[in-house]
Amino acid sequence: MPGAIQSLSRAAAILRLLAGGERRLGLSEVAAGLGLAKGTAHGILRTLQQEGFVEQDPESGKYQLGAELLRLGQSYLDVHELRARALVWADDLARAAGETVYLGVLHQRGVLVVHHVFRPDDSRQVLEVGSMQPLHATALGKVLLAYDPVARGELGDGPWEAFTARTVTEPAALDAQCALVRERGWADAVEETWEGVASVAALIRDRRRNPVGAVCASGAVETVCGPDGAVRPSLVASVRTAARAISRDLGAHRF
Amino acid sequence: MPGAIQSLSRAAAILRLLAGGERRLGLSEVAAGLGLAKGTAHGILRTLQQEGFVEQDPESGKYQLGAELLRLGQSYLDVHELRARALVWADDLARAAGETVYLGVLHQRGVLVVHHVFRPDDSRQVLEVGSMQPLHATALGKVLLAYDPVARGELGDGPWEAFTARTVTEPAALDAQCALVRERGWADAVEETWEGVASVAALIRDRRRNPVGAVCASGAVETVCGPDGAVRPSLVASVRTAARAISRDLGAHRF
DNA sequence: GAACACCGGTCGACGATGCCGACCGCGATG
DNA sequence: CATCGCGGTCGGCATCGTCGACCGGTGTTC
Repeated sequence: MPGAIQSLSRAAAILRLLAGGERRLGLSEVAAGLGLAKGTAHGILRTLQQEGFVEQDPESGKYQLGAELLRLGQSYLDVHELRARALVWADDLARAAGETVYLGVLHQRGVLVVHHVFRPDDSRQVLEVGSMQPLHATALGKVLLAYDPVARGELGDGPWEAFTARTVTEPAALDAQCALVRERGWADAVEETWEGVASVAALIRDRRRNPVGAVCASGAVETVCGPDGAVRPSLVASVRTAARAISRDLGAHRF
Repeated sequence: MPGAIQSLSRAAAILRLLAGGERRLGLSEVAAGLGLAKGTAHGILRTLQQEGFVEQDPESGKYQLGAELLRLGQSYLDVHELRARALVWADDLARAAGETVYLGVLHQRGVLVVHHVFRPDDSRQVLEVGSMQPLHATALGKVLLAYDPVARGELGDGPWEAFTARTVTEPAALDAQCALVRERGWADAVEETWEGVASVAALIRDRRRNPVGAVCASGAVETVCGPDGAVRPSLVASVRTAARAISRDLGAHRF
């Protein structure tokens, strides 16, 4: 594979830099952050600004991400076949399970949430479409890891960040869990990401039976798990059924 | 202003092209669509793919937008100051008015929705954050046009697309409406975009009193308008109060 | 208040770099 | 089985992006 276009890679790095830092960044900060000459960084920023990918605060002269990215991100969702097919099934699952439903795909070293159905009660909830979740500490992530050796390889050997006392941080434990996931056909994560929150996830395959994403039902431990502390079998069944339905919708007819 | 970086502008054009066409596009289609040599288009696409801005269907070899755009779009929302300040006010407005609330900013030749609060009932609704609305046929758009001569200039002389029988399509009529908006301090759009839907919008200013966006309450004609066919004054008051509150939050202290 | 440091932005020369069009292998198609 | 069109590659040429010095304004410090 021949090399990449230098200016484009640099522009992408600038966008990621702006996305990472919480606040706006000045020209010099951007240039220093990527080891570029100021003139070079300025040329790229100027072009990104013209295209709407970056905006400049006229007062301070600092840069931040631009609106065009939001528009293109929405277009990404519009074209996304998995998401389109899964919309109705995710809705059904949320209603049947009475829990929040996420649809996630592998992206870089995490899970990107491409769809989110609120738990069907009136509690205040924020939409998490477009946000990333860790691979090692969520049900979505463990499902995707279990069926994607490449992603597992890229994740390295840890130890990974512990979000709660129950987060899996060691490679041996994670690989054991992944083996279990493959054996059972579903993954759970009980208080591994947030205290009090438990999730169940199952894999979605496309027409060539390749893994393309995962569905997940998530909610309070008290409702997701039974009195024995294990995930309620009926919830597992609902999630697996939804995953199968979406896979079939994508063309994976044979099981 | 010196010229833009060629490869970057071309990459942006490719992304817009992919966002516009509903389906995936092949390399040759992309090259032809922008008048580029195939090799050139391929180099840009390859780089965009490495950076995650574009994905390639391994089966057909066709290209579509990539997941990184969704992630960056979300980051745009995270940093967006107007949106952050407006979140709580928009929520209050939706509850008080009992209608859907939109928050929009000017982008290119339309209104980009940066926040959306569902009407507080249990009806099925789809999130429209990231979508675009026409300037000439929505309350949000007319508010932004009324206070931004540049945007009005860029819109040209019409006639614009008619979405319903009541859509304003002629420049004279639109300019008259804009004058009215400036005089009253708010805009309405009754069945100008969709049959049966009416909206009220008011302007949001930043600390230098420059227009930066608009809030809008939108719902069925029967609930938004009174028996005389005009928008209910109490709803207008709620929207204007919300707009003032957000503006004040942004630092526009003096009125 | 003057010297200073630092900012965003510009400029022009140099040469690395991205552009182009011919070419390749493959799969679909008749 | 020949043909067409596809995505992808390659190498030479000159264009285009890069770099570091430089400018004017602003806020800071002593």
